[in-house]
Amino acid sequence: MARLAGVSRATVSYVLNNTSTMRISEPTRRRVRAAAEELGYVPHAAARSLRAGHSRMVLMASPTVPLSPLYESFLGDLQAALGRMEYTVVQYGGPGCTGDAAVRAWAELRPVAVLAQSGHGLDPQGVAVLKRSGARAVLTLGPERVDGAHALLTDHSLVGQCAAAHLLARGRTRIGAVVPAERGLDVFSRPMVEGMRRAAEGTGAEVAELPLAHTEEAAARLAGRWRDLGLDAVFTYNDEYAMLLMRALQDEGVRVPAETAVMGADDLLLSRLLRPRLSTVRIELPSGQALAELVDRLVRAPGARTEAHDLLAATAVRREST
Amino acid sequence: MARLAGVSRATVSYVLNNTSTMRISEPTRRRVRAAAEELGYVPHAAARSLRAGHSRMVLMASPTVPLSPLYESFLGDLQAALGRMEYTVVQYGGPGCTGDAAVRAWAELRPVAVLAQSGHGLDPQGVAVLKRSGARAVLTLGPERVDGAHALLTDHSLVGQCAAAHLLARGRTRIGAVVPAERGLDVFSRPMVEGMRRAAEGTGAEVAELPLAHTEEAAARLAGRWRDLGLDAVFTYNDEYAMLLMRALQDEGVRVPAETAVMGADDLLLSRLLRPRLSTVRIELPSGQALAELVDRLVRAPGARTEAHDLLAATAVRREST
DNA sequence: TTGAAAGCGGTACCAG
DNA sequence: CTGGTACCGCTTTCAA
Repeated sequence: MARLAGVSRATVSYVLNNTSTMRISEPTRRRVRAAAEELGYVPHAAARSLRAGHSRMVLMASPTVPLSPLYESFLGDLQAALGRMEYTVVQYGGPGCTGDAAVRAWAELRPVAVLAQSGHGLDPQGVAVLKRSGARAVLTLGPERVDGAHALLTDHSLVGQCAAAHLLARGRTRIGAVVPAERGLDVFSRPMVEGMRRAAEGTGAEVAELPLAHTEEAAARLAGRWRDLGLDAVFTYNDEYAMLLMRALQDEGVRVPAETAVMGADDLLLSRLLRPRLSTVRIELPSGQALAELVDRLVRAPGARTEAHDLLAATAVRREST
Repeated sequence: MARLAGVSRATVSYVLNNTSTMRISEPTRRRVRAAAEELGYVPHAAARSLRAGHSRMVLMASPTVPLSPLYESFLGDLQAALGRMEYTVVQYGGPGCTGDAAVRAWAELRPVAVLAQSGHGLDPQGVAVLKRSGARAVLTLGPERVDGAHALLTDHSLVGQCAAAHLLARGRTRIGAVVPAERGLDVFSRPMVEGMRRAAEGTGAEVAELPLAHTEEAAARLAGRWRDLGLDAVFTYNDEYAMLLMRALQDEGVRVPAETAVMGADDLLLSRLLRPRLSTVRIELPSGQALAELVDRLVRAPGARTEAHDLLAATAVRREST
C-alpha cells in the first residue's frame, strides 16, 4: 500500500492489524490510518493467506437443486454465525458444478473448511484432495455420508416414516408416495420412500411410488388414473407437490380426505391456506449457530475422527386432509 | 508442488498451463502430469492471481432478501454462463452483509467484477473502493442505480403499471396495493406502487397502499376490515401474498372477483392452482448468457462509460380472479 | 528443452 | 519504536 504514508509496509501491517508485540507511536498510527482511509486501502486477502499458509475461508458448495425455505434459512443462519466467528464464507458454484472438476475448483481457493451438499458427487478421493490442499474440515450435508468427511445427516427416511406412521394411525393401508420426476431430487426422495416402507413393514399396508413432474398437466394425468390405483392415502415429497396433486384430485372429483388422504411436507404457509387444510410433516433443523461451532471445532482440532451428526427431526402436523 | 517429479516448478507451470511459447518434451509432460495426478496437486489460486496482478473471480453479492424463483434461475444461469467463460463465480455474504464493511470484505478478495443486488447499500464511494482494488466492472442489479456502477435495472414500476392498467381496463377504480410488511422488500415494492399510481394518473382511479405481513393472522386482520376499505381490486407484491389474501377474503365471505378483483405477480405454478385461478403479472428477464457477455465485455473494456440496461419486461396474464 | 531468479502483497522476525 | 528482509506459491523472463 501507500508506503507513501511515509513509513514502511511492515509498519502499515503492524498498525492495521493492531499487532500488540510491536509498539507503534500514536502519531505514526494516525498517519497510517489516515493514508489508508484516503486511498481506500483494503488488504489483499490472497497475499495474506499466501503468507500465513492458511485462510479463514469456509466454502459452501451451493445447492445443485432448489431447496426448501427451511434449508435456505438454515444455511443463511450458518453463514451468518460463521461470519461472526471471523470466517469468510463464500458460496461456490451452482447447478452443474459436480464431481472432480468441482473439487478441483474448490481446492484452488484453499478454503480452511468445505461444506458440500449431497448432489455434488463428492467422493472419498475428493475429500482427500481437499484435505491435502489445506482444508482442515470437510463436511457433507445431506442424506448420504462420504468416507473421510464429517456428515451432517439429513435423514429424510424419518420424514417418510413419520408420514406413513401418521397415515397408518388414521387407518389408511394403501399409500402412494409422490416423488419428483425431476432428477437430482431423488437423493432426498429415495430415503423418504424407504422410510415409508419401514413404517409399513409388518402392518400389511402397501406403499406405491408415484413419480410426478412439477406441472399441472402431469398432476392431471396422475389424477386421471387415480381410482385405478386404488390408494386411500398419499404422501408427497413436499407441500407444493401436495398442493399440485390435491388440486388435480379435487378437479377429478376425488374427495379429500374421505376417499384419499393427502399429506405434504415442510409445513409451508401454503399448507394452512389450502382447503381442506393440508396435513404435513414439519421438519426441524438445529440452529446454524450450533453447526457453526461444530465447524469451528473441527477447524481447530483437525485430527478429530470423522463423525456423523443427525440434524433432522420430523413431526406430523395433522390438519384436515388426513 | 512436487518438483520431486524431477523437474523445476517452472516446468510444472508450463505443462499445466499448456504454455505454448515454451516447448516441453512429451516425456517430461507425462512425468509432470503423472506426478500431479498422484499427489492430487491443485494450483493455488491466490498465488496465481497475486503474481498475475488480477484474478478471474466474479463476486456476486448474494441477496439480502428471499428472491423469486425467476431471479433465482436468472442468477443461476448467469453464474453458469460466466463459468463457461472461465470465470470463477463466487457468492459472498447473505442477509446482514451491507454497507461499508461488505464492500471492504468484497474488495479483499480482489474480484475482477462485482455484481451487487440492491439492498447491500452500495454507494458511489463503495464503487470507487472496489475499482481501486482492481474490479474492472461493478454492476448493480435492482431498481436503483449507483454512480460509477453499471446498472442492471429491474424496474418494478413496470410491474405495478402493468397490473394497474389491467385492473383499470377491467373497470376497477379503487385499487389496493398489498406491499410486504417485512422490511428490505420495499426496494421492490415502492416502485411497484409508484407504477400503479402512474397508470392510474388522470383516470380518477385511486391506489391505496396496504402493508401485509406474510402470516395468516395478518391476512385475516386485513380481510376483516376489507369492506370498510371500499376497494374493488387489489394487486399484491407477488402470487404468495395474493394467495394469502385471497384465502382470507374468501373466508371472510368476500367474493372474488365479483366484489374484489385479486391480482398477483410472478406467475408461479400456484397461481394456476388457486380457485378462482389467479390473474398475475408475468415477469421476464433476459438470458443469463446475454448478461454474462455484458460482464465479459466490461471486464475487457474497463474504460467504458457506465450504462444502464433495462432487464425487466412485464405482461398481464388474465385468469379468473380479475 | 529446461532451470534460475525476480517479484506479486502481505507478515514476522531481527537489527538498528 | 521502526525499517530491512525473507518468505508464502506461482508465472514469466532470461540464460544455460
